[in-house]
Amino acid sequence: MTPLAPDPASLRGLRLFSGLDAAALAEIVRSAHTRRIEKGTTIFSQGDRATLCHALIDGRVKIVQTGADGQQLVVRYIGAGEMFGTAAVFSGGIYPADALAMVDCVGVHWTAATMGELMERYPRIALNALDIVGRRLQEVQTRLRELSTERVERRVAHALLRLVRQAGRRVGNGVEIDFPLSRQDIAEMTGTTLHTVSRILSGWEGQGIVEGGRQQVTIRQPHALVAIAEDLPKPEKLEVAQKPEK
Amino acid sequence: MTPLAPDPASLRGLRLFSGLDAAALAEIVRSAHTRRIEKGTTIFSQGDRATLCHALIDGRVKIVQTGADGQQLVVRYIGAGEMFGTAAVFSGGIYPADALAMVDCVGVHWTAATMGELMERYPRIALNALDIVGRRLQEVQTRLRELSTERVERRVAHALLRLVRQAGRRVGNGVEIDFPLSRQDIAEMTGTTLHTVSRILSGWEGQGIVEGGRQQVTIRQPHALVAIAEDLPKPEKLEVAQKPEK
DNA sequence: CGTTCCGTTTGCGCGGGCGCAAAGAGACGC
DNA sequence: GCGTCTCTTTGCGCCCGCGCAAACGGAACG
Repeated sequence: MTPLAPDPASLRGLRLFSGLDAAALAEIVRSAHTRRIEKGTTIFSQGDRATLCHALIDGRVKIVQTGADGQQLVVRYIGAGEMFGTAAVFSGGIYPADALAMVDCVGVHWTAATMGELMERYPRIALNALDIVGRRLQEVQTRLRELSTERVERRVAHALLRLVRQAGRRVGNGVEIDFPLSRQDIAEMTGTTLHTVSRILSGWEGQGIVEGGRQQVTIRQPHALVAIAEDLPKPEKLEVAQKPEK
Repeated sequence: MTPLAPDPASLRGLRLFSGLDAAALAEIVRSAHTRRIEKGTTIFSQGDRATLCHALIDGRVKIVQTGADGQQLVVRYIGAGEMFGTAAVFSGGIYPADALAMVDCVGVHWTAATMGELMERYPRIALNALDIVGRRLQEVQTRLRELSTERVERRVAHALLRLVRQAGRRVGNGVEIDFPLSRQDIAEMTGTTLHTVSRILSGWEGQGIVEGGRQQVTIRQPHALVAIAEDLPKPEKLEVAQKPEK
């Protein structure tokens, strides 16, 4: 295995380069820099000049925004095949958040200048980037609406479902999030405190919906979580007589 | 005046087309469709197929996202010279929100196919679009953090300051928001209720910071609002003796 | 000029979830 | 094996801000 040599196959998988011909891909591969990134590394920091476009070949990266008085927001988790820090390069030139390697990663990057040239030469890349950034915008807007209008419990359910979708791994008794995820992290994704998250997960664990661990969550009944997220009228598991609905 | 004929001058002002030569601009103008939009008109609806890229020449448009059970979020207000609905065209093809004309407007639009061709031909347009969408992404992420970590009062202050920046008009006794803006609208921008917004504004009015009216807000002391937004230790106006700081 | 309607203000009571505090429980190093 | 450190759980009390309800007031319309 040659993790430090740019691998055309893994780059071909990036949405940013979909629809390009072999010649273009070859050029892209030539101009890419690949490197291992150790767990815990800060890949870039909020406020830095955005000089590099990053993509993740393997691992998991957390994007965190910090406010003036230290409050933190988990903007998103990046998985294999996703770009990060690229939007900043082309709008403002300052990274708006920190990027942290949650596990050992393999990353690849291009300089801003190189990527700019590539986009000028292959407009398709710019269009792909627009697609990707546009989707993230929609996703963040949806989170904004959830945060505005939903209670904490529903927001946590939504957040977990989103994580399952993008980082879920089937295991014997359900689906687990495949990277270390603390209660604090979940709190920073949903705009609440780790205490409240802990209470909610404990509650769900009592109902057999999830199973918690240290920096670990396994979802045993995804459908029950969906019901909570969508605020459906509880499936009523093995309960005593129905309580009169108010 | 010829409001219904595409006006090269006003299109030249659009950030989307900055950096293009005269020939390109001419082509862009030729392919544009201009129209008047009456106050109250729904320009597009959430869920519609995104077939048009819009820009606003004059007026004010509200972008509103609606949740499953009717909860609404004001995503942003569009002013003259801004694009809207364009990100959706290139990512997913479905408008993620409604666009409403708050006042009589003059708008211009291109079909998705036309804009796609323009971007292929003039990559600069795609890069400009990436810039614009990236900045909006950053702005929305910042709002997300504010909503996660700040109290209602600070959020309302931030929202008003943002409005002043993009739609403020100097008047005798301060700066006013130059389009009809209800308490409900402010509530939907900040994730609270119109009641709470009304209470907060009443409080500020008592301190002479703002002046309210029907669908109207005037900021008399922007600096005081900044102090609230940044959570600074109150300038202490004409008060009795200092209360002991806790 | 009166009526209607819509946006706004204000009071009151409650409750979700935060703040604080302390204990429990794995993981890790020596 | 033991101590330490970090993450997690849980209890308790309080307060911000919501829900509900009612009244107010200006604008628009006939």
